[in-house]
Amino acid sequence: MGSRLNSKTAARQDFMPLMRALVRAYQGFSAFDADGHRIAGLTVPQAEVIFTLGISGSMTFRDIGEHTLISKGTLTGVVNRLEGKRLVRRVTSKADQRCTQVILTERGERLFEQHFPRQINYLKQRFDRLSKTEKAEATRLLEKLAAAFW
Amino acid sequence: MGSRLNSKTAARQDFMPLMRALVRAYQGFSAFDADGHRIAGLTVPQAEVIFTLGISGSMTFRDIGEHTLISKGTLTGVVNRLEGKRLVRRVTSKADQRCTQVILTERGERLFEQHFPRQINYLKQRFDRLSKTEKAEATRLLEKLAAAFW
DNA sequence: TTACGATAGTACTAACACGAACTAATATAG
DNA sequence: CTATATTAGTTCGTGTTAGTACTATCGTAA
Repeated sequence: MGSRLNSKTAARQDFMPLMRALVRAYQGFSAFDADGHRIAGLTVPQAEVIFTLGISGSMTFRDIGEHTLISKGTLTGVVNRLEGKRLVRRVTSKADQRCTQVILTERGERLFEQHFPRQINYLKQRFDRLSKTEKAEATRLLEKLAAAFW
Repeated sequence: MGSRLNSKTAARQDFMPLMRALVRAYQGFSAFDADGHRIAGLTVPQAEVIFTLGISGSMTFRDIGEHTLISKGTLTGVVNRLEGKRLVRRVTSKADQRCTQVILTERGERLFEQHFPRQINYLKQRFDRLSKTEKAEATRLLEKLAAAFW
């Protein structure tokens, strides 16, 4: 069995069902998640920032980016729009003038307190269609898969 | 155990490791996949269209969209760029003048024949870090999860 | 202390992504 | 056969994404 593939044989590799299943599961989750956030008038990355700040208090752009995996260039725009909605504020750090702390406004806090638990519950209902054992096994396998793409 | 959550308890639901693992696995795969396509000068959606056409011959926008899950609005732009690179052509269907067939040019065929097997092999190396049993189990669980978000 | 390199955030570009409004062509109900 | 509804693809607006170049600030080494 050589590893040479042509366009015919390539199309029938045994990993392809897994690849398709991964993509479909993620896309399903992702669309569902976005739907939940729409009610609160947020996009997914906007909600990620609100949730991150709500849980951990204020954070710099750098820390938010590390936590959410949103690149700094993108984050500028996301924070601009959240600032436009008066959900967060920028505060330049005194100690290091390069750093900007992003802080939830009262409005942002209120949105977090209301929307975050609702969204978690909304997602939970679907994830919990897998048994506890299945969730644990799926988590293990996905972590192994994620490690393969490092 | 009521289903009432506040922002504190919501953050520690037992499905969250699975959610995180799903997102990490997909993001890892997605970035890796994009890297492979970059060598061929293609973006992921562009490669998806080339691969779809290479396997199934010509297709309408509608069919490509159904197969790749790219929405029709987005597809117009993707096909425009592929046409700009002379990899595909648009041909209006004679039977139904509303329909446009998208067809690989010779250049597109050549790219498909070269790039598709290489990309499959490139992905295979990583997916195959899971055993055959693990792949089957992961596929089953991900399909179940995908079904939950339908 | 001054030059140099690293770091934080912004500006800009190209490509997606989705939804809604729009145009043209086809199908169908009456 | 005509009015209406449906379908295919494009266009447009808003937002996300990655990457690169840029500015300002900070740390450090000569």
